[in-house]
Amino acid sequence: MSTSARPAPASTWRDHTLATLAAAGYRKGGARNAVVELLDRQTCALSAQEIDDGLREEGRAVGRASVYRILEMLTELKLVQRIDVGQGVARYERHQPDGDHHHHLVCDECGTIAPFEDPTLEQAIERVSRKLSFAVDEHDVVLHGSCKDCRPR
Amino acid sequence: MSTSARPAPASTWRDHTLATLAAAGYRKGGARNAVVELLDRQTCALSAQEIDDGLREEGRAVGRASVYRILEMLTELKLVQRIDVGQGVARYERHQPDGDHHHHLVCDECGTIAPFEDPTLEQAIERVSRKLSFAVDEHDVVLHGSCKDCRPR
DNA sequence: ATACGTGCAAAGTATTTGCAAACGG
DNA sequence: CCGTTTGCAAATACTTTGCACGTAT
Repeated sequence: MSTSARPAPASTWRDHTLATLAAAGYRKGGARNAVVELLDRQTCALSAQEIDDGLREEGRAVGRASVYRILEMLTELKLVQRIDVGQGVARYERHQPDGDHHHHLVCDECGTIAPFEDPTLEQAIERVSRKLSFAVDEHDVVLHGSCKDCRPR
Repeated sequence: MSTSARPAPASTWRDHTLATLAAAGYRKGGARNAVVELLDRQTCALSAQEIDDGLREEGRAVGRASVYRILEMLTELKLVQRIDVGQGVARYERHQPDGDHHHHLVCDECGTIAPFEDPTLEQAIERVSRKLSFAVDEHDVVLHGSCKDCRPR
């Protein structure tokens, strides 16, 4: 909002997130930064476990509890979206204030998760959201089925 | 399909379910019947815990394990739909082969869950489903927000 | 009579919480 | 230095599994 008039480069989310955290009065923290950086690089939702593992692999291990605490905080601040894809595991991904919004396809056989997007669907959701008595501020669509590999025909 | 030309009465699901179970070679079972009957009476999704409690209240208690086993079986046969609404609890409701399909509104403050339906949304989902490489056979839309009680203004 | 269905209790996972040590401001 | 952030370990919550008994066929 304050930098310039042209659209910011790719890592806006990371910056926005760190700025929001600072604005909310949180101190900087190594574990938190590591989680934010990792989420910033993802293209789809990760489970807490996967985040923990990912950080460990890159030599920046953090306590599992911290991962959960950080994800909760980020979810609270609407910086990440928590998604329940129906396998008893919560997944998390960057929450885009606008644009680049996608939903999830779940293969119930092998557990694969794939993102997809569709403007028409998005519109339909916005339309119905406005008609409801709830104040809707997030939505999530999950399509269950079988992926190509699991159902060749 | 075989009874008559006019729309069947309310408890089609119960009948369809029992018939399907029988056709699949399952024996009759008290616990299973109790769960089916209870689900048949619901208007929205219940958690395993709630089902267990409900049955206990009406004096027809069953083992918790049985509840889970039965729900798994029914889900497998596509007789119930499992829904993850994002609170670490799975919820289950009748799966309507057609018609009467609804989705869920979740109040993230008080945890209330309310159903809603919207034909346009339904259409948008069907349309996008056909365009994907997955064979989609179920879908679920969850809208998160605050209910009237939690956000008066 | 035989095998499936059920209930209990124990085991497993995912997630949360309590507390002391580490660290940023 | 002070209070937040972090990590560990224990606790909790939900769901699954093992096994013996009940029940439908």
